[in-house]
Amino acid sequence: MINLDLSEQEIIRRNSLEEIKKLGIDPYPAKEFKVNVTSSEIKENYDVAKNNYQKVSIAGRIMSRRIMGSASFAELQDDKGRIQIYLKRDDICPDEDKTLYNTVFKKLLDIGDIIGLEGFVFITKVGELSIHVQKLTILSKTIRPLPIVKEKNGEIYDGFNDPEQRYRQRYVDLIVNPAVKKTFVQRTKLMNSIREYLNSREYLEVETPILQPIYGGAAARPFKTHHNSLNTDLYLRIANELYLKRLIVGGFDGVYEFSKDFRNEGMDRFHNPEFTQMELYVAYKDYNWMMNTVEEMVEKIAIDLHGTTEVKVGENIINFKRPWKRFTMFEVIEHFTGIDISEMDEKQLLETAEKLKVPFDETMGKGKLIDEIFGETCEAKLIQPTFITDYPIEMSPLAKKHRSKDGLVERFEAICNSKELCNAYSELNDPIDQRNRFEQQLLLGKRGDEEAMILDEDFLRAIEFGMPPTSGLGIGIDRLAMIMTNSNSIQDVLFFPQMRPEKKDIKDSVDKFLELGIPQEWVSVVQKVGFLTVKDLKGINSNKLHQQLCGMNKKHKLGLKNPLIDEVKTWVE
RNA sequence: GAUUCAGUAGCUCAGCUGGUAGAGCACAUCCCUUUUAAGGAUGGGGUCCUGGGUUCGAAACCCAGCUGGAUCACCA
Repeated sequence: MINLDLSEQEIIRRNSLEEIKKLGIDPYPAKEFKVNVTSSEIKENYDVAKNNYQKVSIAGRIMSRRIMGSASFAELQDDKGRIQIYLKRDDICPDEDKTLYNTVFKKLLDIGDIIGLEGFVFITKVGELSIHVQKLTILSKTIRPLPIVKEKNGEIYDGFNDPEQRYRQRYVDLIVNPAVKKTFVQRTKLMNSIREYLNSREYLEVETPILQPIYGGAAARPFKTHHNSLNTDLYLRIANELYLKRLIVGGFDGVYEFSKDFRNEGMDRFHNPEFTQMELYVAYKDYNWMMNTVEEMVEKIAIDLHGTTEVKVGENIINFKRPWKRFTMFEVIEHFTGIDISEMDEKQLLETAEKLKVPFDETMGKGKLIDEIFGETCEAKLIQPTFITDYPIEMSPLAKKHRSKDGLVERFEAICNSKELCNAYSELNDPIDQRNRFEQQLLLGKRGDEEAMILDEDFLRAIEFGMPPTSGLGIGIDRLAMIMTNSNSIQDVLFFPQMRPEKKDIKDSVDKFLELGIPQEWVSVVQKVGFLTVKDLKGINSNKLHQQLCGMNKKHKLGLKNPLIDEVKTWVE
């Protein structure tokens, strides 16, 4: 029976699948298929003079076909790229029986099917590197048609571009858009580059809880969940800072973690509810040392990924070569506005904000005002990597007071392409001061600041045992990946960015329709014309339904016996 | 959350001032022994996102909703 939910092409492919089985071929074989080469290896190393690659075994997906009678060309795509294959009927079917070529390859296989090949590499008359196929094995039959993207001289035809489909069906995106795959390979290289750098300095990669009874380490709203057997609420971590510092207390001198963090906030091209940070804590260091480390590490990443410190991002070329520019927050504001705010009190800052047309409200304290002025007047202008140092204390409850400047903390951010790339401090290790700072946060929380930090007694207990002077860093991996891969949106550097769940139509089971007296063969037709549940049928116009059903029967040549109007009437009562 | 744009065949997209739904690729059938996004001929394929409204008549106009994009606000 025809399934009305499938497109014509899907039905044809399902039929082909059955035909393949009827020929005694398993379309989903269990046996290992031994691959001894990839498309890119052949492209790089094949040499006509050497006559190498004369016994290759390769597997991948059919991406295009050009059938020319008893010979055919097709493109095979494996993990590393595409290569042309050449099939000749009498080579893959040396005996009398030509079914494998005439029927299986020409009729029953489709674009998207996964096959294994054995053969030899040669160059066609037209000069295209190809594999002459001697043996063909079906490894997996596809029953959905793939979008066909064509490309010539770098120009894309019929591209698969719709962002919604690309993100929801990333597997399709990866198959048909090779640049997407490259971006994700680069992302992994980036993380490996960081690992290499940190491991070579013998810092320990660790794992800390994602489910936390008290969230902390950043200013953000969390996701809340519940543990049943403990009967307690838990939060998905917004940062792992407080746990890594506990490990420093415990005696590790350098620890880091690639940490998936979760923040229950808005989404846009720079924000996904879950994102990755790399946090690093090193004992006996300060934020000056950390600045040098960040420079060195990010410069290495650029070189590992691009072979140079220069990276093209949008319209700009960003150069990660050391040393980067350094400004204190007061200096950079003066640099871009000509106004020195370093000695101003709250009233003067309010006036300055007004003068610079920086939006503000009465609840903002001194620190928040300075931060706002910086954000409005400077951030957009900082394209090349730049360190901004020495932040107001109010904004940084986990950072150590500045060694010489009152009201400031030893903190820096690196700004690049107008966005924060990382955030680091000389960590606060004075337990009394830390308790006071938490208490100030509690006051903010009571005033309605949803992002204020909450007091973590266990963390305080830990540093009361003594934490060495430590420098800590948090670096946004997604943001860094966007820059390093020239991606315009965070969704382009996450395999599966968060999307609203796809809505599925709720259908009643066939049984429920049978209970109404609807014959089995008509149930899917009734659903196809729009009545997915038996409730939908209640009290509708039976004449109209009857006409719709008979119409479908005729249109789709279902070959069913039309029901009588009176029968239909009983279904809708 | 606000503003704005979009949703038509498996994919990419046309569709004028409201008058029977179109193209290319893909698919099917036939022909063809080396093609380079594209060999030739023929053919099938549609809940025009959903639901209301206006109208003799809606893919198009109006209203509401769904989904996505862009910009803005919060956040990294």
